[in-house]
Order: sequence, then structure tokens, then C-alpha cells
Amino acid sequence: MGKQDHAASEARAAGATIYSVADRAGVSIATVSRVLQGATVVSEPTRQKVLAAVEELGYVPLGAARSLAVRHHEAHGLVLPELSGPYYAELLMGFEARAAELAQSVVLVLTDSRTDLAAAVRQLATRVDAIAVFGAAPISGDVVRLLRAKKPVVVIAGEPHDGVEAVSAENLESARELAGHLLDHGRRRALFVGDPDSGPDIRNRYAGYVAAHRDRGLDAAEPVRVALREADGAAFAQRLLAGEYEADALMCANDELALSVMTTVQDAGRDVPGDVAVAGWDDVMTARYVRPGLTTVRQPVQELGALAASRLHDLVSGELPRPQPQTLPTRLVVRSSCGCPAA
Amino acid sequence: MGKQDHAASEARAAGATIYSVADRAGVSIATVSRVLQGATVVSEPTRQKVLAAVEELGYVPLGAARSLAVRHHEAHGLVLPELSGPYYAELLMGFEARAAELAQSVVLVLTDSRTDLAAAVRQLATRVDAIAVFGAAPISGDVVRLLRAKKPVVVIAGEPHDGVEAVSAENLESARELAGHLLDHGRRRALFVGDPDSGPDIRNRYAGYVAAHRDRGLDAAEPVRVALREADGAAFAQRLLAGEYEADALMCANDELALSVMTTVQDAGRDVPGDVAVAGWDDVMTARYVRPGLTTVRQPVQELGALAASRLHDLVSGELPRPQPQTLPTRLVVRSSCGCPAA
DNA sequence: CTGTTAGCGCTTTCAC
DNA sequence: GTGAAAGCGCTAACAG
Repeated sequence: MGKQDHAASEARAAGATIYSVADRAGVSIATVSRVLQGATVVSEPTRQKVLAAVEELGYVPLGAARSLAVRHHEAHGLVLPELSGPYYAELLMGFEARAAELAQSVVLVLTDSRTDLAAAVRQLATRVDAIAVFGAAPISGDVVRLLRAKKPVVVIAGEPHDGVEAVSAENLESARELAGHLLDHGRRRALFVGDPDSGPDIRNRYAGYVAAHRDRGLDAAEPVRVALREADGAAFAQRLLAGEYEADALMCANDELALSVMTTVQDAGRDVPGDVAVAGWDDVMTARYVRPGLTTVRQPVQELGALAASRLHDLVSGELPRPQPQTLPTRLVVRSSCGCPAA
Repeated sequence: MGKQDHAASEARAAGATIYSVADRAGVSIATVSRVLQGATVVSEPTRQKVLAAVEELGYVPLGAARSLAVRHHEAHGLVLPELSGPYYAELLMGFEARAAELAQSVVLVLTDSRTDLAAAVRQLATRVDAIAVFGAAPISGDVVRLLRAKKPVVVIAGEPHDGVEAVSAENLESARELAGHLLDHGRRRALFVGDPDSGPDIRNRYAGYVAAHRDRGLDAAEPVRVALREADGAAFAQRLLAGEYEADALMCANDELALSVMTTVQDAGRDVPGDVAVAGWDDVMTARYVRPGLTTVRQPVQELGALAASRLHDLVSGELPRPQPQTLPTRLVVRSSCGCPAA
């Protein structure tokens, strides 16, 4: 029985199931399933009857039932720290767009809003086929590894853990190029602003900064370890103005930092790049609106998100994980905060 | 049988099910379910055995099976146009955070990346309990209404359709205040830049602009109908510079527009606010970095997202839809692009 | 081309 | 406090 009395619920459209549709169309549920999946051949008249019934009943299939039957969710999970600033938003856009192409839903988890992150991630694993986590997201390696045992995982802008594949943008070489550019403007007291320990991205940017110095037989200074938000930049700028640091160039770990430093310093009457050159990283929208325009490095952020989604899909489809991180190229964007003449 | 040979799969951890866990712990699946849901009372020794088995097997429950059994998804859908610029990103953050509090997953659909939007939304309806769609998202009213028949829907920054509840931020009064502020600076050729037909938000901002004029016995000009992106602002600015319009103040429909207009005009040698005052809407990050600082209106965007998530949850829980739109207050942020002295 | 039927893995009465 | 068993709605053999 059970199955049989589905027919009884036909009336309340809200509860339309494959049974009520089949009933109404005068066919079996298998046929309904067939026309809805567009899979096997169904005679045109039958197909029309079914479609009509679907329409009349306003039938919306229950995804969970399908997932249970086919044994996968057709969904990817994405774990990001937050969405302020353009970086993560673009990453997400790229991820979502590619996932859409691959007919995968995306379920999003923002770690900043979670008190129990491990639980959130476990819960996420419950409803997706694979998960992409941003490298800097404060997820313990344990959780990632645990997950890895059950579902494909790729880390974005992080390092490949044991068996966990990574995708990222190139950092070291472009940082070396950017730092070199600053140095070649004749700056000799270039400071790196940002904490190399806050993640592999920043670590590599600092490494590039060091490399550029080494290339020229110069000594690289220790990094000024500050966090990457606006407020941290402003605070650093105040210390700089107070004479705590001496610098004729600032290579900031990202644009948010660079912009707040630059603005704070300018408001105090200093000239950029005259007194101090400033450079950032990311090429956010604001970078081209400020005066002088901010010299920075453009990352293919959307492509990075898309790559993550693609790899997830590959992995779900049985592809082998790539041990080496997939690295996307970046590009130095020279404007005038570095000392170059305005365009 | 079927059920019985679940035991056989115990070996391959990847396929751990509630059966293998029960088996391993020497209890029934009902008991496993109980300890995992923390629902009914389970003796401490039993609970420990189960937990141990879960741990050893690395058991990750299958969300779809639970959803099917409990007959809801514990997930909310959110349909947004895209994520460039801070507005949608903040909305999403607010939505996600509140959804997390309510123990709901969020599955995101970006319309700009979809070719077949209606299909995407139908597909979304398949896996969530309720859906929030941004008012300006190009979803036909039909789709929304169809959905409405099956699942709770709330529209964000849109208008309450028949039975579809709306949440939004206050626009008209703050627009009136902003326009009045411009006018009270003595500006007499204030133009509204943006297309009132692009959505209820903009329509109300224009209405406020008109009201401010009426308040003062002035005639309001027709709106300059341009889209809301950076490029549209620059294009308009060029036409302005070419003398196609005459204006001593520009009230732009959003900050993105305002910023590109302001920068373009400045680069051509005009003074802001000397030659022309500029105001925007949204209070994006850039608004406080440019010089002069952009006068704008701050919207409680995150709260708006949170409100949408809350309402969705209420609706799912059987609350009645509110016929009137829930409106959140906004606030005029005066900086110096309007003609006020810099702080 | 279409119908029957056996699960997919979990929750939830109902007994004991 | 614990187990047995009946579904939740859908897909996918397997027959016919």
C-alpha cells in the first residue's frame, strides 16, 4: 500500500509527487521519470500527457529523493572566510559560473559567521559531492583530511596537503617582479607590509620581495606583520607617520591594505609616490579610482574559482587528483603609485 | 535482504552508512539515529559505542536520505544577479550568517551566469525549502508566482507581488533628504542619473528626488536613463563634458555610477564639488577613499539579507506572509562631494 | 515504448 | 532504553 495511496494526495498541489503526476497522466511513474530525465525514448503523445500533468499539478520534483536514488548530490560545497572586498566575491562568481555549466548547485559556507566551523563543514559534507575550501579558511588540517577520506576536496590558494589537491594563482614571480619594479625606481627602503604567516599566498609574495632584493644584491627587510584589513593599514600608516618606520616604498600584501595606507599617509600631507611609493595586490576596483592610481598585481580570481569547480567535478567523475598545485598566471599592473608617470 | 547486506559494505569506509555504524556498534540503526540526532535518551554506554563506531568508520550521513525522511531540505535558496561590487556580496553575507544561525544551508544561484534562468530556478526549488530572489533579478513574474505556489518566496528590494512577500530598504525618504541636501547647497540644475525603470529601488530614489524639488517649489528634471555600471557612468560623464547636459549637481542612482562619473569629470579638469556636486547611493568602500569623499546613502545591506533569511525561515515554519514590505531604515552619509567642507 | 518492482539511507512510530 | 519495520519520492534494472 503506502505507494498506492499517493494517489490520495493528488488534490493538494503542494504535495504533488511523481505518483500524482503519473496518475493524472494515466501512465506509470517510470514513464514520468523518463520524460523528466529526457533519457529513454517516450512516445510523443505520452510525453505530452505527462508534461501536461506536470504543468497542471505544478509538480516540483523532490531533489532529495533523486539524490538518494542516484547516489550523488549534484552539488559542490565552497568554504570561504567571508565576502567583504572583491576578492572572495569574484572567486565565488567564477566558481558558481563554472559549477552552473557543469550542472552543479553550489552551497556556500562562510567561516566568519560560524561558531562551530568543524560542525559546519561536516554538515556541508552531508549534502554535497565535493568541497572546495579557501586555503586561509581557519579549518584545521584534521577536518580537511577527514573530509578528504570521504569526499574530494580541493584547497584554493593553499598548499596541497597529503592527497588534497590545490589550485592557486602565481605569487612568487610576480611579487619578485613588482618588488623589482619598485627597487628599479631607485627606492632603497622598501618595506613589505603584511604577515607572511597568514597564508601561502602572502608567504610567497614576501618571498618574491626577498628574491628581488637578492637579485640586486640588496638586503631585504623583515616584513611588517599586520593583518590585511583596512583598519590594520590605517594603524600601520600612523606608526609610519610617527616615525616608527623609515620607508620610501611600501609593498603591501593586498590592495585593501595598500589603499588605506596610501590614503592615511596622503591625508597627513605626504606625497605618494613622491615621499613614499605604494603598491598593492589584487587590482580591486578602487585601485583604479584613487589618485595616484595604485600599482598592483592582477590575479585571475574568477578563473581560479572556475578552476576549483572544474577540478571538483573532475574528481567526482573519477579523475585522479593532481599532486602539483595548478597555478594560474598573474600580471603586474603598473599605474602611478609606484613612481611611474600617470597614463 | 537489501537492508541486510549493508553489512557487507562495512569494509570500504567511503560507503559507511547508518547500517554499517549500527553493525559495528552492535546496536540497531534506530539507536544510531537517536544518538546522532541527540533526540531521545540513549544510555551513556550505548552512546559511546555508537560514537566510537562513527569515528572509526568516518561515517558521514547522507543528507539526501535525511531530507527525504524528514521531508524538508533544511536549506534556503538565494537568487542574485551577480556579485561584482559590494552590494550583493554584503547581502549574501547577511543572508548566509542568519541562515547559519537558523541551521539552514544556503544554495546560491547567480543569474548572470545562467542561460536558462527559469530552469535554474526550477532546479533550485528542487533542493531547498524556500527561496529569496533579488528584485532586479531578471526572473519573470510567472516563475516567481509558480514557485510561490510550491515554496515560500520572498523578494529582496522588489515589490510584493500577489502573495509574494517583500523586504527592502527605505529609499524614497532618504532620496528626498539627499536631493534636498544638494538643493540646499544652492544647486539648481541637479540631475538624476540612473534609470527609474530598472527596479523599485531606483524608482523610489527618483521619486525622492522629485519630491525634494516639489518641496521647494522647484521643477525636477527628467532622469538621465543610464545603467548602473562603471562603464555607463564614464559614458555619461563624457556626454556631460561634451556639453550635452548642463548640471551643477548629479544625484547618481548608486555609488558605482557616481564614482566613475566623478573620476571621469575630474580627470577632464573639472572640480568636484566646485563645478559640479556628485552624490551616490550605497556607501561602498571606495566612497570614503576618493577625494572628495563621496556623499551617499548608507543602506543596511547585511541586515537586509539577514531579514530575508529570517522571513524565509518564518514562512517555512508556518508563519503567515506579511503583505506589507518590511522596510529597513537608511542613513544619509555626508562627505564632501556634495559641497560640504571635508571633515 | 511502457509498467513493475526493488532499493537508495535515514527517521520515526510502535512494541517490548 | 532499544529494536523492528514502514515509509519518504525517485531511479533503474528487468520484463513484457
